[in-house]
Amino acid sequence: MSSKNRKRTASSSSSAEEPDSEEESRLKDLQERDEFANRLKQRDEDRTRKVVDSTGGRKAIEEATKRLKLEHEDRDKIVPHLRLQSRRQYLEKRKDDKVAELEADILDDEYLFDESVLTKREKEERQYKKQLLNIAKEHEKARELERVQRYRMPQDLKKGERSEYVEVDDFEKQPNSEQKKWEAEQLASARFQFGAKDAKAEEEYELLLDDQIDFIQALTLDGSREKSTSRQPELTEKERKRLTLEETKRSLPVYPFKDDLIAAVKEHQVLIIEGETGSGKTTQVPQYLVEAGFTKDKKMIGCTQPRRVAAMSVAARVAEEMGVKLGNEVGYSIRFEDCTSDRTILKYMTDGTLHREFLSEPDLASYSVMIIDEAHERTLHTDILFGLVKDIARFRPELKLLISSATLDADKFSAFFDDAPIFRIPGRRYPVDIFYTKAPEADYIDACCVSVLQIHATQPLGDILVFLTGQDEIETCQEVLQDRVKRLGSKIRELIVIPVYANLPSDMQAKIFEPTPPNARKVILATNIAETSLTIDNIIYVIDPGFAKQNNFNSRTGMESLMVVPISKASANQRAGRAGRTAPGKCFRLYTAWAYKHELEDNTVPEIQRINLGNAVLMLKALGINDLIHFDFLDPPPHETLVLALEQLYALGALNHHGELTKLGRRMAEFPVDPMMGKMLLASEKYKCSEEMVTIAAMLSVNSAIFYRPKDKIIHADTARKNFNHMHGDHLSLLQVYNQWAETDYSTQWCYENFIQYRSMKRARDVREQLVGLMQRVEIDMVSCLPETINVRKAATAGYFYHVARLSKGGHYKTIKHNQTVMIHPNSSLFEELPRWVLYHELVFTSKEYMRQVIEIESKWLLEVAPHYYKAKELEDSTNKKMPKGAGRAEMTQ
DNA sequence: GAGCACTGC
Repeated sequence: MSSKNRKRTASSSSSAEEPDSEEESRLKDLQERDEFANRLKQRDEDRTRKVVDSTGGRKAIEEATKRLKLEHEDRDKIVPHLRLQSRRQYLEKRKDDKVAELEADILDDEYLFDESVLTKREKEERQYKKQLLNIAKEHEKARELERVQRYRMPQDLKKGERSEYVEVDDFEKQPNSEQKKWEAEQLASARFQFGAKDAKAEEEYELLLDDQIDFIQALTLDGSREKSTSRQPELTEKERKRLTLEETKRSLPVYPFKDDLIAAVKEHQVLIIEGETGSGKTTQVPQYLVEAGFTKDKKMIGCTQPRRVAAMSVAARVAEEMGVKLGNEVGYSIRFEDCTSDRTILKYMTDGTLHREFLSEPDLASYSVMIIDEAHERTLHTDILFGLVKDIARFRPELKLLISSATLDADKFSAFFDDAPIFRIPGRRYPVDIFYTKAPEADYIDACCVSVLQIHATQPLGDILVFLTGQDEIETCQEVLQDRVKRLGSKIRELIVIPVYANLPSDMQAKIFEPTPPNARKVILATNIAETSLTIDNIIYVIDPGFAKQNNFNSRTGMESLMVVPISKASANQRAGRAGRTAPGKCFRLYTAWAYKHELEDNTVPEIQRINLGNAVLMLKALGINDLIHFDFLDPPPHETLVLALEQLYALGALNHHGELTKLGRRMAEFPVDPMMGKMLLASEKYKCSEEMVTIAAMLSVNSAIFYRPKDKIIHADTARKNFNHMHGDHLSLLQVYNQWAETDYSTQWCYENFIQYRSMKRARDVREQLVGLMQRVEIDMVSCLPETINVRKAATAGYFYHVARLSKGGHYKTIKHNQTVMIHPNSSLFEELPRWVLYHELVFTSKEYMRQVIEIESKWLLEVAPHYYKAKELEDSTNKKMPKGAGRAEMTQ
């Protein structure tokens, strides 16, 4: 480290002729930075949507009333027309989808099964499908040739004219229509079903399984409802709808505390609210505060949520309860979507959005109350918000803060906020009996399957939720269960197995919400997604092996690793709680009570201590917080992580040698990306390739979830992937993927054909759009340099010069700065190329130290883009083998 | 020659 510092000091003094001029340029940069910030602020103010503006807003009001009137008058005329059009579009789209599906189905079928192994019926079916596809294609061709509109709505026909088109629905009304059969088939292939529907439940199979697991009940997670009275299930959806909204509000556990709560908020500046899920605090508390007059003087009440879906759905619910239109008085704001207006007084948002808002409004002046909900989840953003918000509260005594959390952490939050009072609200939950194994289980996947069957055979009906660590485990577990149930045959009741994990297509995810058929049982195999993000009703049994995958960042090596680790007690209890949402439940833990007590940590290590803080540090710097080492964190991140982040920002030129933010840094802070990527985007201005860099940045941020690789079609998927490989590296391959997709007008079909995940691409498109907006914001024009791509790689180097490795003997790479041995990831297009110098996007440790997303660079570029960081001597080559002509020492003479 | 838990801006 000392040598690095020396180098830097040397370079910075050599780049400036005199110390005086260095000081001058620093001051000039600071001035430019502030001017830039002011321009941004001005632009923001101009752009804000003004629905009602007291000063010059008459035009806006007129406009709005006109629009409202128009809307009202024309609605009757427009709506039927719109309905018709949307129906037509839907039919068209569905036809395309179905043909694509059919085609894929035939391909799969032929790939998987040889003609010779098929039965007669299967052969006929294949033939039938092919014929169907041919007809569909012919039809399409004919249509294009003739340019005839085949779909005509009946009323368009003149009298006497015969309709050549029959509504598809007419066929579908018939029982067992082709369409229905087909859909049923599709559905069945996506869901495994075992067991017999009509198996008798009363029959007794005491010792059905030879390898039963012994569980012992250790304790009960207390519910707030009486066991005896809670036997009846909660109100059904229908019954609840019958209650008026007001009655529902009154029935919530938080209601009796309304007046006390308002009084407490009035009396104290900071209040910790401790309440279980289901207490109604998220929806009700903000409404109480509105009623109590906290939104007078045009101030807002803000409420943060850790997840987008939560922010949206809660806002919608509250808007309904208050009888206003979503987006007016009650609104929400999340990335890619701002549904608020000047009239908004109650604003739900994600914690990251509020974090961003700090940049344009560091004192939260437009809020009178800020509620940080689900604080116990300790996301990176909430953790940083704590520090910021605590600071603001000191110089804005009229700002009220509510921190809402689950039970365990309330005391800790209270201590952090200078012993703020805790307000407790009872929850609404049923008791859950907890069972532990007598002895540790060696193979927990097997143990899971056994437990599922054990429950299925011996326990009353009710769905089972199993927590596993990843897609792989879920798939094997699914197979094992399938196998074992098949062997048991019709002796047991029907068992429906449904997998859930984040990367699963959303229509498959939706299956967990389908009601379980009578006399059957649903088993949901889920990752941690079911711990907080997805709430599934009717779960009675939870099986918890006690593991989860966790990402860890090692700041010394700059490497991330994703590892299976034991969960914390807090997490274990959260999982158990999932069994008691609609009725009393049972939780089976596949570890011993002793292990729970002695081997599990109390709480999961908060995110802020586990991840790279580059962007967070830049943002805090942009907020004018200079002394980060002493920033008031609830749990401070490791010292080395902060130092690494600061060092990197300095090397990138975002901080000057006083540790102050430069103009470059201020512009980088505008981007919601890692500082290196921010620098890359800004460098694209110089290299005239902003279009390409924005695309690459967007593709890199959807993080390796682009290529889809189904187990049964690995070869097809890999060939498809190789077609995109670019000789100079993965960034350019990603660029090709995106551009080709864009050329097909963002087609789903194209994604399917090329084994690319449509969802990821759509996300990349969203991110790209946002980045383009931000580029304009920081005053960079969008230009393209294609087909030339050297500048693309140079711009990437300008941001990622920290991430460079050089080939050494034996075909492995050494990073320049840490001299660490690393490898190119086997998925990379350069895996077999082994160029002399490579730049990587990230380092991950899985089975080895891998560089993911790699491009080839030339060492002289490093001197061009980061002369302050690299010295020519460092970049000299010592190896001479496998060196192409013109590379190596020769290029260093420049 | 390997493998991607989950969020969020």
